[in-house]
Amino acid sequence: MNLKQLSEALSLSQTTVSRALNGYPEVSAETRKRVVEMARKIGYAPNSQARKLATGRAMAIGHVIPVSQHEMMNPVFMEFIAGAGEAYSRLGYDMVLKVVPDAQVEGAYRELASLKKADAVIVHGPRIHDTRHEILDTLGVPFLIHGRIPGQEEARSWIDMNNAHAFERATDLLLDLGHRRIALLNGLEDMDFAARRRRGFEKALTNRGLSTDPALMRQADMTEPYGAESALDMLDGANPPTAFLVSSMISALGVARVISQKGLQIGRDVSVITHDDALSFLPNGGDDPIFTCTRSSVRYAGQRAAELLIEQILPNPDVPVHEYLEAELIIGQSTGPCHATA
Amino acid sequence: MNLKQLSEALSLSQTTVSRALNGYPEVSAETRKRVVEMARKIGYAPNSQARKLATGRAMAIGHVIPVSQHEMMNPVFMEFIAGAGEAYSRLGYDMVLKVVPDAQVEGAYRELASLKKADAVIVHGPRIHDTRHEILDTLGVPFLIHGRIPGQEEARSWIDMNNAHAFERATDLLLDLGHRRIALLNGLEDMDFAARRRRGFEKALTNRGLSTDPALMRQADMTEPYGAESALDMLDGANPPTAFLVSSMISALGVARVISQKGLQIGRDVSVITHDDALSFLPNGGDDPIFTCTRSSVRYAGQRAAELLIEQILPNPDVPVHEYLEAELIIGQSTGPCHATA
DNA sequence: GGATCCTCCCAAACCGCTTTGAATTACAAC
DNA sequence: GTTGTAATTCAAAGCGGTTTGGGAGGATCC
Repeated sequence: MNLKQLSEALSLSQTTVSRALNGYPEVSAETRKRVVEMARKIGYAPNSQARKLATGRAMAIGHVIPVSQHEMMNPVFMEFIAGAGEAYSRLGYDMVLKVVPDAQVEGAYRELASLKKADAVIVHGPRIHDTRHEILDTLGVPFLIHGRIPGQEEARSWIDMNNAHAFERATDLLLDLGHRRIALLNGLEDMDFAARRRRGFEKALTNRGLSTDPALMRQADMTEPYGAESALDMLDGANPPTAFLVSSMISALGVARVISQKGLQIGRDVSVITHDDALSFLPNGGDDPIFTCTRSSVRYAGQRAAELLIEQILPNPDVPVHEYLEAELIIGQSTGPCHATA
Repeated sequence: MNLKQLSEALSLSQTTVSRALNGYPEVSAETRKRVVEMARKIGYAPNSQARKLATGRAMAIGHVIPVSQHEMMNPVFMEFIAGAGEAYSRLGYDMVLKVVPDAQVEGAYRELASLKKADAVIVHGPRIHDTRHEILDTLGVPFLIHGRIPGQEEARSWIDMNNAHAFERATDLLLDLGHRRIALLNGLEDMDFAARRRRGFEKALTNRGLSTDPALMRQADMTEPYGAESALDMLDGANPPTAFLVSSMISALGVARVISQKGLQIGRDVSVITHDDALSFLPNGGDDPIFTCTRSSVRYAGQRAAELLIEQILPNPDVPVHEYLEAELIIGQSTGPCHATA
């Protein structure tokens, strides 16, 4: 069922039918009504490939999700994508998604762009030595970064939360509670967000004249066992931490598991603050959340990213847009004053 | 840079250039070489919309991910998609993904199909009263179900794990260990997989002449707090369970958290078996996994689903294919003999 | 009455690729 | 020298829409 058949059924030209369906003004109300009704009756739906070819727009946004070396799929991506997907369906766009190993990420962006499979792309998980912005520039594809690429803060469009500030505040909170040995369980620090969180952590310490202890700082893919193993090592170590600052709820669950297993009570014997991306399957809410946390919804970030990309960047690709999301610092049950006999 | 320009630069017809690039035999080796080199030199990439229009194939598979009433994004979907995505890039297909509220799932499939945005689709999360197969049939779109739609086992293509058998075996294991009060924390039982798991659980009990206790059976979206709250309620109840059978690692973590908090030891005081989808951010591996589990990798399921859909179903949509994945029953640290003074 | 302006509709070009059907050339066979 | 065959190459016709540039008919204005 194509336009031609529909127009023949109506004894109208394809032009008129097309215009009627797409809301152009140079069609009488009566004709439009007739067209719309007939289209519905015989179940006409425009072929999207043909439309894309004719208009030159793909009406799709590309996402490339990297799978890390260790085959880890970060659930944060999924939640971001859920937010973006909601916005896409509202705005009439499609999402074309590629899930590829780290090493093929650039190639995937190149493909989406040069084959015109997407009008624009979202850059996920920027690294401190990222080069994707250059590739996308030469390809002429508008894009928005979820996070920031160092050195590209002004020139590029991005949406990001204030990682450094959030972790500085979290660290301050622990320091205010009297903690001095604070462990940082971070994500991989070649990722920009993790590097920023570390800087925030370090800044809070140095602001009070404290030094950082490399034995208490780790980075890895943020799995549950990563949290558990790190906590076990550190708590069994010579000079154990009294508090943990963790980059992900998932790893924080591992930390909590180990603390309980050792017969310690979280929030009393050991404090934990985690970053909470507000993942839907790990709600940490209510009046008195399980974990004290810095919270920023990635799902909302995804939604805003899609909106910004479609509404601001596509119509005007040369004006960079920036959006800051402040993380909330929310007090829960997992923090309390330090009781260590310093 | 399009075909026409490329062919002019080579003083060849578009036909020949197209054939040379697409590997057709009726082009001399020398000409092909010349074409390929020039294409690379001037950076020609075929416009995929045009190609799709001309060939009539979208070279894309559609996925529609439902977001449940409670706004929950099931991470299982993401992992499935990671597996499928790997296969798609290998096979030259794209994935077009829609994330929509439960109520709009049908419409999303309809759109993908009637607008020819995808050559085939994957049906996620079948329910016991699902109707998507009918819609897709009338639209004439090949599809593969991840799971099964009751009554459609023979006629449709699907890939599924043996949910009933896995949960029956898990229950048997607990019964063998002497447990008699076993709680089932299931997913929502209007989902086919959850209904099957429940049947497996009940079958194991009735096989030994035991009856089920409604107070020990719950169903919900499988979040961490769901596990925690259910465990807390039940353990504080009049006649607490000595073992838990949980449909998801995420909820199992919640169960484990509560058990530890109550000063009980998991595996000794209370046993837990969980289904383990082998989510990459929740590894439960090693010689002696944290959780005793029934394990079946959804990522592998995603990969196989994509392969089956592209290699078997697309060329021959009328021959249904079925693939069974058996779950392994893996003994970990979370199960042990029942010590309850019955 | 004629020029001007809308309103509404249409034929045809175009988007960039694939594919059909045919033409050209070269060479061997008869 | 004609014919048959294989190897190359090409012009043109789609694929199914959108968009350009008119054109017909009626109303408005001098």
